[in-house]
Amino acid sequence: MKKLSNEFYEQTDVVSVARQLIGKIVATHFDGVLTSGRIVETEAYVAFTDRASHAFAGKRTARNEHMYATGGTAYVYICYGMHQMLNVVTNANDIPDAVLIRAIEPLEGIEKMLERTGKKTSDSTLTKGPGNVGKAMGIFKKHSGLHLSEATMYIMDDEQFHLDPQQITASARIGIDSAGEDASLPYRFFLKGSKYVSGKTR
DNA sequence: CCGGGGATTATCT
DNA sequence: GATAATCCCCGGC
Repeated sequence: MKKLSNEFYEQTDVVSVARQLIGKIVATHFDGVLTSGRIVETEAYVAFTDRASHAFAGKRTARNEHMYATGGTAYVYICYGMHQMLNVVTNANDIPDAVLIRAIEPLEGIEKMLERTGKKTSDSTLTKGPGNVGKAMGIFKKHSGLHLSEATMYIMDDEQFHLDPQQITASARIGIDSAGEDASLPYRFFLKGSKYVSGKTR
């Protein structure tokens, strides 16, 4: 397995990157413990024009500063005062495109994920939904700004994992009702049949 | 199985 | 002071 290249992250179509990230492996290596999982659900947030994005109309604050960093940077923010949400920044410097990682299928370090989440058994809720992904992987706002080619947090291409494009479904994004018309854009992607996908699975 | 509401606090107005 | 790219539990079918 190989880490994704800067060229991958710097692609100019964030919606396409969101689709391509399905099936990739995200990993963290914090405090000497490796945890990883396969990405099964993503959402694209498009720079400048997307009312659902924190960077709509070029809004730039201390919170979303890392959205403006170069492709491959992690943008982590806190939602509802308690959930750590992991995003992959794409495109060039100063273009705030980002992909939210909404769900993964846990692979390595499941014991550590159970410890972090306080769950007793590994069921589909362990890494279903963006808040749970951050919690299980040990990701916090302090990790925002790290580049996903670092030793501690990265995304890899699993060449052994072949998926048919037909296995990926597109739908409207979740939890962004206040985004008006943009709420219905088909910018959410998920792996058909995965029990780890949050929300509607069709 | 499904819908409603509370939790909890960083962030922005 | 209001809001939020969510989650969990509970009660009612």
